[in-house]
Amino acid sequence: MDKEIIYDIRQFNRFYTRLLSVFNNQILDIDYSLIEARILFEISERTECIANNLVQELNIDRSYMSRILRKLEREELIEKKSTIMDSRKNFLYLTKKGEELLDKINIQSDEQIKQLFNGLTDSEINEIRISMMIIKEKLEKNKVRGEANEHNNGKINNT
Amino acid sequence: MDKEIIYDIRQFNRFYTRLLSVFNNQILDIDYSLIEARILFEISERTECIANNLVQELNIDRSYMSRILRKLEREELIEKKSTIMDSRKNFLYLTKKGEELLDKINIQSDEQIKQLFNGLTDSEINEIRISMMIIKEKLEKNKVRGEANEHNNGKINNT
DNA sequence: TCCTTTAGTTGACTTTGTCCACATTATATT
DNA sequence: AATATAATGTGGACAAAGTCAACTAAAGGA
Repeated sequence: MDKEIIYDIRQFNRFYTRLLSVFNNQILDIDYSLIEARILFEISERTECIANNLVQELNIDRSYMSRILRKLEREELIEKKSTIMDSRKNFLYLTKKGEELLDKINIQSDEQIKQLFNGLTDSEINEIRISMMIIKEKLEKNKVRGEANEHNNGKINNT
Repeated sequence: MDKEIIYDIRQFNRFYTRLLSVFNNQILDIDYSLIEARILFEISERTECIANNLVQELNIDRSYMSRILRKLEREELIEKKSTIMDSRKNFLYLTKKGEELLDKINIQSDEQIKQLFNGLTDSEINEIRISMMIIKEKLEKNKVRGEANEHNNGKINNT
């Protein structure tokens, strides 16, 4: 693989790391961290979501997740409901309050995107969008292939 | 701006956040954190680099930066040299040891990229690269325009 | 049955990051 | 020049984020 291509990709990664860090620090508007917001989001997107799903999706430690979920439960943003089939697992649900918070976060996040793109023409915006979809599709396809080949049991270190 | 476009962009952001987090956690191979690696990188890229440049580029707290730089100095990865014109500032340089470490980090980072793209065809890789460059160019151009218009003194919260 | 795996929790700890007050020097204002 | 204001960096005290290892308990096999 060409040195120059690697250079460009790493440059993009630095650029996007910075952009995301600015975005993420803004979530502080509300009294919850990015990771908490993300957990609420994932719970709302999934059916029969369990803690371990989140551990894998978000790539964070089990014990840490356990604590965050406990906090969210204490603050009545989520509820744990024990399952019948497997009593180790708890299904996670947003409470009314949790949903309301997530709505608020979503509105803010949409607003961030609008600000970021503010000033660009529709066709520029669409170019960016298409570019993002290309990156995501290609890399995801590749990841899936990689996992199928290498048979790495749950280790995510070689994405 | 269209709901659907915003959706796609946020989806990309989640996807890329995850990817970068996996990448960044791998830097732990070496005994230095991502931010330290990034600081070494920035110092090597710049001429007459001062702490405050890094504070702004990396968007982190002044006091935190001060401590990191002190640590890097203690470990003899960087040197501070006082400037003549402005005795508040210190120019930062990598030591031999710092350069060697950065070389090692660079090799590892290149390797990460190669792994990530491993299995894709040359034309796919190039599509991704072009996509990245489009995103970066458009968003950077926009940011510069925004700053010129809004005259926000150093606040980075509206990237 | 016994062994292994999976899910989650807890304690103890480290690392990372933030806030505020401060010292020093430079720059702008009058 | 004198004074105010801004920029650069440091240190203390603290809070938040994240890690590691040991553990319980249930599930899923051989």
